[in-house]
Order: sequence, then C-alpha cells, then structure tokens
Amino acid sequence: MSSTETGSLRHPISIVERDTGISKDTLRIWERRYGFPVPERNDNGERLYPDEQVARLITIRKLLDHGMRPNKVVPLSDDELQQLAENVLGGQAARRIPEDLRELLDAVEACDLVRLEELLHRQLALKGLEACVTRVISPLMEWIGDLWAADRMEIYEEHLLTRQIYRFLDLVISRTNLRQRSNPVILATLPGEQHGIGLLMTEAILLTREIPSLNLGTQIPIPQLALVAKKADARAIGLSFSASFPARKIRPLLNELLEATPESLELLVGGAGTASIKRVPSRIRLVRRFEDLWQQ
Amino acid sequence: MSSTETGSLRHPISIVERDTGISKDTLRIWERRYGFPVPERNDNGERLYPDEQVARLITIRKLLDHGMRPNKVVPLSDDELQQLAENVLGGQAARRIPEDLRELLDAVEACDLVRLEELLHRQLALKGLEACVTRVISPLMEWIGDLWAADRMEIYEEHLLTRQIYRFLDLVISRTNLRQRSNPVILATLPGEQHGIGLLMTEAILLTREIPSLNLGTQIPIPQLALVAKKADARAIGLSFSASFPARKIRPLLNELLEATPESLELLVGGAGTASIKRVPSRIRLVRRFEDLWQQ
DNA sequence: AGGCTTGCTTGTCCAGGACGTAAAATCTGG
DNA sequence: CCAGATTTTACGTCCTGGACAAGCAAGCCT
Repeated sequence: MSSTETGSLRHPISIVERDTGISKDTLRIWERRYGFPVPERNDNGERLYPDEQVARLITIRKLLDHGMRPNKVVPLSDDELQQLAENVLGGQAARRIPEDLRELLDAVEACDLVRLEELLHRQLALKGLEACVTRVISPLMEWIGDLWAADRMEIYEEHLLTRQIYRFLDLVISRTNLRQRSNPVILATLPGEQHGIGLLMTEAILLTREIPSLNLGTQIPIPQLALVAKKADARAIGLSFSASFPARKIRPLLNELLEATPESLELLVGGAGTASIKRVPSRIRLVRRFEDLWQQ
Repeated sequence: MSSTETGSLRHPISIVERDTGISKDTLRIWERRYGFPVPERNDNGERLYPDEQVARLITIRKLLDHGMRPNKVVPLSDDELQQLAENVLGGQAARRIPEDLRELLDAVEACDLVRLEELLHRQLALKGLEACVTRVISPLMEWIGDLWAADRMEIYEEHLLTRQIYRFLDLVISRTNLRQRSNPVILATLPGEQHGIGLLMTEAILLTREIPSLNLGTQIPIPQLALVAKKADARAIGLSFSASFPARKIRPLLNELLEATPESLELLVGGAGTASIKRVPSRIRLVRRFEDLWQQ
C-alpha cells in the first residue's frame, strides 16, 4: 500500500469504472469539466489512474450517494474533500443508538460473526420477529453502511456481516413457512441493484402479517417480474433500492415496470435509495418504514 | 408480449447492454462490422432496439458463452441462428443423467422448491456431504444452466432453484461448523462474477476435509482479498468463475491478484468459466473437479 | 408559502478512428 | 502426419469532441 513501486499502482479506466461504480463516460467528462481526475497516460494515450485518484473517486462516490452534487464535490482540493467527507460521512455513524443494541454493535465493530449470530437469536427471542427486524436488523444494517461510508469498516467485513444477518433471516423465515402460498407479494430487486437484504426483511415482516410472499432475489429483469406476477396471481410487487443505487435511474425503471404489468397491480417500493423520491403515481406505494407494510 | 403497440417494444442501448450483458461499444461495433443488430433511431439519432433484436442478442450471447466466435454467429440469418442454437444449446440438456437424480430433476423442471429441499436432504442422508455436492448438487447446477440456455427454463425459476440450493448448503455448512478457524482457505469471487454457489460447494467439500475456510462471497475487490489473506494468514485463496463470465477477462484478473498477494500464497481456481483455460503459472492451481481439492 | 418559468448541471449518447491481445491459420521441422 | 513456431485475422476496448434531454436550483410571481 505504501510501496513506491510504479508498476501496480495505476489502473486503466475499465478497472476504475468497476471499482468506483462511476462510468467511463462520466470519468472522462469530469476530467473535461472539473479537471479531476487527471490520470496519466500509457504509450497508447490510454488513461492510467493512480491509486490516490481512485481512492478520491471512491470518497466522491460516497458523498454523491449522500446527496451532494458533483460540481460541489469533484473540483475540491484534497484537503477540502477530506474535511467534507469527515463532516458528512463521519457524522452519520456517530448518531445515538439504543442501549440494548450496544452488545450487537460491539460484535459488528469487532466483526465477530459467531457472537453476532448468538445475539441475533437472543434479540429474536426477546422481541419477536417484527421488532427484531424493525428495531434491530434494520438499524444494524444502516449502522454497518455508515461505518463503511466513514471508512471505519472494510468492505469484506461488511460482506461477512451482511451474509451472517442474511443467513439468520433466511433461517428464521424458512422455519416459519406459511401454509398458504396463493396470491403472494412478489419480492425482487431490479437489474443493477445487488442488495437483497431489504427483500428478506420485508419477507419477514410479511410473514408476521401472514401474507405469503415469493422472494425472487436480486437483479430480476422486468419482463420476468411481469411474468411471475401473472403466473402467481400476485397481490403486489415489492421492490427494494439501496442507498448506493443511482437515484436518477429509479424512476425510469419503475415506469418500465408499470408498463409491463396490469393496472390493478400495486408496486411497493422501499429502501434507503428511495429517500429522495417525492411524488409517485398512484399505483406505486412508497414504503418508508416496515411498519407501513400492514395491509394489501 | 404479442402486443403490436409500438411504444414499449424498443429499448435504448443502455437497457440492451444491461439485459444482454453486451457492452455498448460492442453493440455499436457489431453493427458496423456484421450488420447486426441494426436498431431504429429516435428523433435524436439514438439507437432503439426492437424486442426481437434483443432476443436475438441474448441467443447470441448464450452461443458465445458456449465457445462460438462472433463472426460465425452474429451475421447469421434468423433461421440459421435458430438452427444453430437448437443444435448447440438444446443438445446439452439432453445428455444422460444418473437414474437416482430422476426425482430431483423432475422437481427442478417443475420448479417445486419444497420438494427440492426434501430431496436434497434425503440425498445428503444417503450419500454424505461430499458425494451430495459432487454427484448431486454440481450436476444439478449444470443441468439448470443447460435448461436455461435451451430456453426450457425462465430466469426467475433459475433464481428460485439456485436460492433453494444455496440455502440448503448454507444450512448444512453452518450446522457442521469447524472448531478450528486458523489458516483458512479464503473463498471469493472477483468483481463481475455474481455467482457464489461454487464457493459454497467448495466450502462444503473443504469441510469434509476438515480444512477451515472463510467465504467472503461474491465480487470482492482484489485489494480486499489481499488484505484478508494477510490478516487471516490464509493457506490459499479459492476463486470461482461461472460459464457466463467473459473468459478473456479471467487472465488479467488473476494476474492482478498474483501481484497483490505474496509469492507463497496459492490460488485455487475453478468453475465452468475456467474450462477453456490451458496453461497457468505455477502459483495457480486449476481445480477441474471438486475431488481434486484434497490437500493444501 | 406555493407554483411557475428559466437557466444551469449532469450523464448518456453519437461517430469513426486506432490499437493490443488472443484466436485461427499457416508454415516448418521431426 | 503431428507438434511447435510464426504470421494473419478477429475482436473488444479505448480515444476525441460534440450534442442533447432530463433533472435540479434559483428566482419570480401570485
């Protein structure tokens, strides 16, 4: 990491696109407009981004996910950006957390998977499934996201923790299987959205309401979704968008889905990525909190 | 689907890229070189691909995944392509399958998740974990892939079945937890590879050998992998590539990882995507069958 | 304050040229 | 006739620089 070797420290644009989630087109146009990033070039004139610029791009990406605008962020100096990132991103993870989650958070910060599992099972026994999801798992996921945004957690730790929570929920759900399987709520994420934990939380909540659901998982093509909704005679389709999903792309995706499904079918849309959405057509219901998932 | 409405049947290039996995650059250059696809244009000169062309592109993509070359496939007439697809893709799923998997395959074809779970548990009891993975789950996954390629299964069905198998393995693994946690094999897929089932199968096999493993899941950035390998004092890193992963991208990724990790660390590389790989450097071991994962 | 218009911001798209890598085809020696 | 080395072709990715539509902010009016 602190090596001064010149060989492995520069990356072609496709790698940077992959690692930052910022498209090649966007990288090139930021360079033109804001003067950052300014990569080196190889003999063939192709861009080679140094590690530091990639790290900066990742920070920028996190700030954009928190609602900042590119022209306020991309042209900043290193110091200014660092400052801003600490204010915006560091502040989130510092907000107050109920005392009864103390132990869980410690397990999360220490990335102790075995202990995490134990504590989750205890919380389930204490609070029941609904409160366990709304008061424990949901805040926990937010907390993990904040820790990652504030650079206080490695990505792989986030993966491990998320997987453990996922496994826990999956187990609980498969244990509590409903008899009835008709008229389910179809749960899925749309193409581009990789995070399925919101679906699993929703599945759990629906279970407590004795509403059957069918969780298709992540990245389901829209025509497939329409097909399943028809075949299973779905009562609704539930979608989840995480904070890192580009907000601007949500609307067109929803429109695509509205066109592909019958008028009578309602869309339930939730997740951190939907926070900035204001008005929606009547067929779409924004689910701001899991508690709102009470009927129909 | 059979609507003659003109509104919803044409898609911009970004959607086609997403739904076919073929990049914008490639779509444009195929148009230039092979005369397909030839999308319509909107008022602004932007490409609009009709549904039929998207469907053709998906077929082409499947053929490319089976080793065909673009210039033999892209310029074909509709009839010729259809013919070829039936020969190449349909033939796969027709090959002979052991009689004791008959019931399982029926459950798969009927997409009966509950029955699938039952049968998997029975197979586990009959054959033990290792044979259950190598003789049941692994062929089953191949079978599912073939059915999908031959258009005899919808994507959502593939998702549901895979998830059920995933859940089964996850459960078995978490039940059979090893005491020892030191010097694990780190398991992960690299960025771009979304299929983690191979990792889970490997995890199960390693469990039978009493080799501890740490499954990080899918799409782990290479520096993160290097970091974990160091922190956990890994004995090796295990990677999995599915058939749909672009073969040409595997080599550079592996080189990136070789450079990021110490000389002494071996890389175990497996999965259907590695079938076409011939020679590899000595630090890399190709794992063609799970049985080969016996030591070190 | 709420709703409208106006202007700027931002990402995506286009054309068409160029090049490096990897596969296929050809050549060469046993 | 086969194995290995070499040339040729195929293929995807990258480049520049221009354009435009949709979204957002700010100011204006009621």
